[in-house]
Amino acid sequence: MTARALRWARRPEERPNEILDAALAVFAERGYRNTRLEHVGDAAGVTKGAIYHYFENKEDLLLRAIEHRREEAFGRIEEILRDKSAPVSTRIRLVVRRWFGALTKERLAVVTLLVQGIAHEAPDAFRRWLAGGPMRSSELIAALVREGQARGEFRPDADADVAARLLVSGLLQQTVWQQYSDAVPGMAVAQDRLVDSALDLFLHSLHPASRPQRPLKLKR
Amino acid sequence: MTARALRWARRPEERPNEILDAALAVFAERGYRNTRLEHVGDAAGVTKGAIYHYFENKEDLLLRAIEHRREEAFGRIEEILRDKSAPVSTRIRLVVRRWFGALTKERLAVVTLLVQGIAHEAPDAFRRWLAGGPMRSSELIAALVREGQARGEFRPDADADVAARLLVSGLLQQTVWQQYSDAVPGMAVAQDRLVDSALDLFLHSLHPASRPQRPLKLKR
Amino acid sequence: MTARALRWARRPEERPNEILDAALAVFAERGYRNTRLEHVGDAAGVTKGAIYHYFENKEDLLLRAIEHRREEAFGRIEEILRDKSAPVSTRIRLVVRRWFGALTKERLAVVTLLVQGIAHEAPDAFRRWLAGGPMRSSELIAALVREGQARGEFRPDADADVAARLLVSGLLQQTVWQQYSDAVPGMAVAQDRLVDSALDLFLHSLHPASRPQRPLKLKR
Amino acid sequence: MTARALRWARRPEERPNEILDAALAVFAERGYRNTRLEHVGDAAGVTKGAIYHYFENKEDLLLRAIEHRREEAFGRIEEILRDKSAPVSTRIRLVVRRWFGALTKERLAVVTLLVQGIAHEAPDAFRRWLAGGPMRSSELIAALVREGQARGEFRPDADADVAARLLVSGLLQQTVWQQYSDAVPGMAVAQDRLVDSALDLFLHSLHPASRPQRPLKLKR
DNA sequence: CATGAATGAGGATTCATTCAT
DNA sequence: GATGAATGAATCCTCATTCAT
Repeated sequence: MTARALRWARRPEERPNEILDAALAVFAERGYRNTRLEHVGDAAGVTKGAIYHYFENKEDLLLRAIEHRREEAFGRIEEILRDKSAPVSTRIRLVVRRWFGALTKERLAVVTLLVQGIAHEAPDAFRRWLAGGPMRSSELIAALVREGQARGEFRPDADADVAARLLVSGLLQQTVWQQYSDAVPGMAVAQDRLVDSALDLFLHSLHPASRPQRPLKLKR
Repeated sequence: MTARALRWARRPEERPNEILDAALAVFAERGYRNTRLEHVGDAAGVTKGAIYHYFENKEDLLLRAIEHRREEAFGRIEEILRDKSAPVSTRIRLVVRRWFGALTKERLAVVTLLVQGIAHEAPDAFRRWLAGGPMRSSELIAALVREGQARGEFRPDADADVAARLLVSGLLQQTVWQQYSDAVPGMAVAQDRLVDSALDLFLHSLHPASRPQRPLKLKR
Repeated sequence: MTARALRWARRPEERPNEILDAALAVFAERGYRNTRLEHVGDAAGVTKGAIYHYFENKEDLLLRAIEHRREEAFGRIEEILRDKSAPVSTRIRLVVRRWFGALTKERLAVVTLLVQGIAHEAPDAFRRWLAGGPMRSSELIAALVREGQARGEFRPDADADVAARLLVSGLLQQTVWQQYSDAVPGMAVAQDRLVDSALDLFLHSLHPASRPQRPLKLKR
Repeated sequence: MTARALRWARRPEERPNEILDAALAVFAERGYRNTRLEHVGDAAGVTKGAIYHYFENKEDLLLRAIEHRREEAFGRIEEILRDKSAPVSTRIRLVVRRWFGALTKERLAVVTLLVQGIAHEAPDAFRRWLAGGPMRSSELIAALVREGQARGEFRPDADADVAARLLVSGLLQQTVWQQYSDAVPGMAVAQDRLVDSALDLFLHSLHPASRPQRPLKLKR
């Protein structure tokens, strides 16, 4: 009765967003393929049919759900970084903490969904995400690293691109895998420690004074 | 015909292994869910019915296919590392190059299959892999790092666990994503450069002389 | 907007007829089954919901749309034929030309809709049309033929019923099929030629002087 | 039990044809659109899944079902007609009787299916049938008429093309409609009478001695 | 009157699994 | 052992119809 009443309380303005949120949650929970539109409907408080009012089909729903969350990640980041007064290292800390520090359930959901389980089911969505998410992040950080190198803040011989990518993909992957820490003994690491240590290591690896044990040359 | 004839020439004892190899390749290529047993059969030169002689069902096939390839990765690694005469950094280089340096198609296939697309379809297999693959690797490297710290080869305040994990998961993720470099402009990085730069950065990040720009405290 | 405004300017009394016209056109264009009520609504400048104000359901809409157009065909025909001063052949020419000569788009639409695609979707409507359309036409022509036979204008041994039916159904079918003449090479025939030749042949076939080549056996 | 046993008695060689026969019957009975593959399966003694062993999809099934029956119609006809010793009228009688005389249930089914209800659901199949069925028949008869005209057996001013088409489409349409004779009073005509009278009228309409009542204006 | 959001039964298609041959 | 025909549960999507606004 109540459910019914609620169901019939139409909020056409809200619906699409409600559905997108629900879709993301359910997709992440069960996997894209294992999710029926009915599940999404249940989570959003509508029937599957209603979903087709707003979205072309299941894949369209996925695509939009991803885009729906994308802005947040890059939201004000890029303009914040325009302030070049602070040392590069500070800006890197800022960005990385913003991305990986306090992960809301929602963001974790998207990330999980995308790192796993989409590549084969919706290759287009996956590629688009790769380009617009991790790659974009990596490039942004790589640019910062290069700026630091130009300023003498970082050692000039470090591979900025690879450094940035490894940071991003390493953190991404770890963050996702943390969700399985219940099932894998010894895997759990607090997200704060993960991010702080990652930053510490990352900045160390670029430190100008640092001199590694004969890099690259005399490998046996 | 010829291919068929060749298959038929082989000893029946090979069958299961042929099927496992084929399964892994096809699963990785198309995704577990998108793979029909018929596809596996085709690739192995058998009909799908025959698969049921050797394996319970599709998931069993997956599980065994994963295990089938597991040994190789850790094969002689652990005994090699028992030789503690070489500096830790050298041993780390050795191990990392061994794991990520020259990836055979087969190993790339398993990795791809597992990093993507299995988590929701066969959660058990996924968790088992997480524990027996990446986690084990990370722990092995973390142990080396700790040994280096004890010897004074690495700075003692570095977070060995996180360092090891980020290295492993970062390289893993990048390696997998490289397969999409066609579709994502600017993503391509040669595997050699990836591994060499990763090692360079990793060892720099642990270098004892290194002193980062006042970590965590006076940011900005 | 403008179109909409125009629609809205019309008297609400027109609505049902507008909808009927639109329905017929769309049904004929896409087929009954492939037509969504939304399509009809679009064509009529209303929403599908509005259709339910005037019609019970989709089938009711179809039924009424057919009836809506029926009168025209028989409109003044029957009274015209009451004038028995003209020779029968003249009257036949008149009627046939009236029915099949200058087919408006609308009439062609109904005919197409009915000859094809309704029989299984709305059998009642189909049967009713068969009785009230082609059968009625055929009977009317058969009656003329019989009158001609009584007057000595036509040969008395011709099968008036079959003659009339074949004329009507042949012309009907050809007319409908002509719409596919683009796709079937060599099928195109101008409607005028079709009707004129049909009349020529029809009247020849009834001509009293005519004597066929001894029909196989001297039946009847 | 028996049904089960029968079902399991596989006759892989027979299956496709059994399915085609069943499909045709069911399609004609219920209409293409109203037929579920399950219905076809039931009629053929298999489950719907089995149909997909032999046919791509529902439309493919339709296409093949049509082709499956096509040969019969033209089977030996064309070679029979090569014997030019008999008068043209005799050959026309032969062909028409063959096509429309003794209609088997199967042939009636195809014809019904195609004349009605396919145009919008499977336009390709429909056009192909139009070209390969009625058009081909019409052209064959038109050729005979022209031969008759050349020989002086038929009047030279008759429109051979239109005559042939009207005969074919008229008979086709009538034959199909006869199936509704229960529902439409006065519509029933025995198939034999239909064909014989049609031939009688057709040949009369071409008779050289015949002189119609002032044919429209001296058209050539 | 009119709208259009929401419903939900219906139907084509896929594919892991079984099992007679 | 091996085959591949057959099964049938599972799932996406459509659209006539309802009804709150």
